[in-house]
Order: sequence, then structure tokens, then C-alpha cells
Amino acid sequence: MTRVLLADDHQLLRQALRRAFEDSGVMVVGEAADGEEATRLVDELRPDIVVMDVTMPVLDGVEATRRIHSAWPDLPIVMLTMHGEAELRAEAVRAGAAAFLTKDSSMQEVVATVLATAAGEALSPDLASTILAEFAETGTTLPPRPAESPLTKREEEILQHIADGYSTSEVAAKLFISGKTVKNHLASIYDKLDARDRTQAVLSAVRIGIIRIA
Amino acid sequence: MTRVLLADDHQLLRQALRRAFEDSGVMVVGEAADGEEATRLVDELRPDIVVMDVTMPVLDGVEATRRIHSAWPDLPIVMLTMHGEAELRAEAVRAGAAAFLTKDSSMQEVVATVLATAAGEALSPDLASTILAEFAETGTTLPPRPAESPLTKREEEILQHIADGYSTSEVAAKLFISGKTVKNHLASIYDKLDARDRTQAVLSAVRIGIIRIA
DNA sequence: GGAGCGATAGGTCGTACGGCCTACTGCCGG
DNA sequence: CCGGCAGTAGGCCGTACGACCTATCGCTCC
Repeated sequence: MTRVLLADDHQLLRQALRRAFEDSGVMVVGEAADGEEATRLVDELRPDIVVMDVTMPVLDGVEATRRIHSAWPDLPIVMLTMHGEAELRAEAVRAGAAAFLTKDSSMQEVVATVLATAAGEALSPDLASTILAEFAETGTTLPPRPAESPLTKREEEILQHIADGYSTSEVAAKLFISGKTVKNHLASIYDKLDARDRTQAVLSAVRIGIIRIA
Repeated sequence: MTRVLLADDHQLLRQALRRAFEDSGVMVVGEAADGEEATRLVDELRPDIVVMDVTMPVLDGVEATRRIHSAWPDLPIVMLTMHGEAELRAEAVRAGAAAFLTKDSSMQEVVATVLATAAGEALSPDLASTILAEFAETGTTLPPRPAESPLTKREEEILQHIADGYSTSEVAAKLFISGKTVKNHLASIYDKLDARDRTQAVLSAVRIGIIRIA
């Protein structure tokens, strides 16, 4: 019998999934309320498959997937998410997720996907299309971070420092370059991000997720 | 028999709740995937009670609750939320929610709360404590917005415009005040948010959630 | 080998920005 | 009734900022 581990911080959903699985002859061997607990229970219970929510306290689903996948490369992990953000999908794929479902799915879909994945279907059709799209886009194997950022590494570095609260001259000092060069990079950043000042540039970068907000 | 309307954008959770209710002899007369649909179905189906998620597309649960409550003041509405944020609870109470549950609750708790609420228990113990705490805190009736923001309304307004991409003089023009006054407000904002320029002020405000990031 | 780009650096210019100050009005609370 | 705060407005000053320009170096791609 298929042995599944559920990881979701909402008890309500865990109960719902447990019932759906048990009705379909799938055994739920454990439940985790956060990513840390999930990684621990995987080691302890050795499930055949893991169903994991993306957003969880302590350790989020993507990071937990990354850790579990590196320890148990053959263990399929099905991810659940609130909404089907493309960015998140790509991230989940990189972390090692075998399938990807939104919570808009029905119980039947979830169970079917889990059974199919456990049975060896490498990738859900849904996930396959995401991957194919990514391959087509980058033309290579999955890099650690494709970063569809329009900025160069240096530009991102400079903008990050600006977001961290440093002035032009302070950024220059930190990077051992001229303040003039920092301003040049900023001008290029404004151009690329369609921003007219550092405030808008930082907000744009935050929006598209290329810089970290302290 | 108690007739309940479910409003949640996640089919998975709706199915789970429907089952739990039906097993307990509660009739689910309808399901809504967003707040707008919920308000419409209430008019159409006249349920005895509504169970509604806070976060939903089109029209969020709080706003939907507000509308339903103003149209049907006697219809009890039980709100579900991901996490038990105090701010959200207060907001939900003001909107007219009769009870408040997090998704960390078990199915049994949800069903029990819904039955108790439908049976006439005005407020769940949980909710009552929230309300009492709020009264103790403010000492008055519920104000429209407690807003633990260090900024005044005007300052928030100005900072929001800055975040929206407007310059000092543009903000002044939009608000029909002098550019000098805008700068005065900004100086006050920098002081309160411990920021040294508009970029840091906007980021601080985003962090503490007092301005909306476009 | 040249074209192109990223990173570096510089110049100039106008202005927006931010610090620090005074001042008046209206309102609320003691 | 007066003190304090929010909102309004102004002056002054130094400088950081952003626009626009040229220029060099090294790398890669064709």
C-alpha cells in the first residue's frame, strides 16, 4: 500500500487530505505542520511519497523539498500551493518537486496525482509543461537560478546595497569603486527597470523579486 | 436542518468542509469561490449561516462579510483565516463576523462552532476574548481603524504617493498643498520611521505594512 | 580583428532632496 | 485657557541625485 506523508500547517486541510487518501486506499503514515517536522518525519517514517504545502512556518515547503530531495533523491514530492504562480513552480521544480498542484484542485485530482506520481509517472502533465517551457526558454539544463532579471549581477549588487540603506558614495566605498561608476550603474538600472529614481528602482526590483527586502 | 453556505476559493477545502458538515447533519446549500459569488448566493439561497474564508479573489472575505452583514444583519457569518492575526480578527468583528476560526482548527471544531453559532450563541468564546481585549485596549467602541502606524493619516497618504512614483512637487500638486509642506511631512516621516531618505522610508513602511506596494 | 557589452571612470549641469529653522491656524485634552 | 500636536507654509543651504556626454579596458562572439 502506498504510504504517504502529509505536510501542511493547516490542520483542516490535513484532515481533509487524510480522509480523501484513506478513502482511496492510500495510507497516511504521518502529518507534519511545518517544513522542519516534515524533513524529520521523512527520515523517521520513510514514506513512499510526500504531499507538501508551499507555505509553512519554520521551514517553507520549497526549502523542505530541497532538503528532503537531496537526502532522498528517489522520494517523490508533490507540492500544493494556494495559487499557481509560475515563479513558484519553477522554484519547486529546481528544489526537486515531482508534481505541482494548486489548492483549487479537487480531492480526486490530488489523490489521482499522488497515485500516478507514486506509481512512477515521473512528472505530472502540468509540471511537464512548466519544465518544457523552462527548457525552451533557457536552452539548457536547470541552472541554480535562471533569474529572468534584466539587470547584470553588478547592477543587482548595487541596487541591493541601495535597498539596504546605503547612499551612492557608501555603496562605492563598499564595492571599492568610484561613486561615478555607481551612478552610471544606477542610470542603467533606471533605464532597464523603467524607474526614474532609486526609490522606484528598488520597488520595481522588489516587485519582480530580484532583490531581498531586509 | 441547518443550511450553510461555504465560501472559499480553494475547492480542496470546500470539499473537505462540505463532507465534514454533511457527516454532522448540516446541509451545505451552496459553495462560492469568491466574495462576490458569496454575496450573490446569500441573496439567492438564504442560508442559515455562512462560513467564509478571509482571503478570496474578486472580493475578499472581510469586505464580503461587511456587505452581507449590512444586507442581512441577523445572518451569522463564521470567518476562516490562515493564521490568527489579531488585526484581522478586529477587522472581521467590525465587518460583522459572528465567529472566527483559523485553519489550524480541526473539522470538529469548525462544525461545532458553526452549530453553536447557528444555534444562537452570539459570539464564540474565542471571539469574545478578542473583543474584550479590544475594548480594554481602546476604552471605547470599535474605531474604524486602530492602525498601530506611527505615521499620521496625512503622512501615510504622502508616503503612499511617493511609493507610487511621484516626486515631491507632484505629490504637492496631487494634494493641493505646497511642495514645502510635503517636504515637512517627509522629514517627519523620516524621523518616525528612522529612515534617512525616501527610499528607506518607503521600504520601512512596506515592511510594517502601512503602505501598499503597487 | 572588429563589434558589442559590462565595468570602470571622468566631466558638467540643473535641480531635487534633506537638514534646520520660524510661523500661523485649528483642534483636542488637561 | 493654555499646551501640544497636526497640518499648513516659507527661507536658507549644502549636497546628493539624475541626465547626458566621452573614454578606456577586457571579454566574448562572430
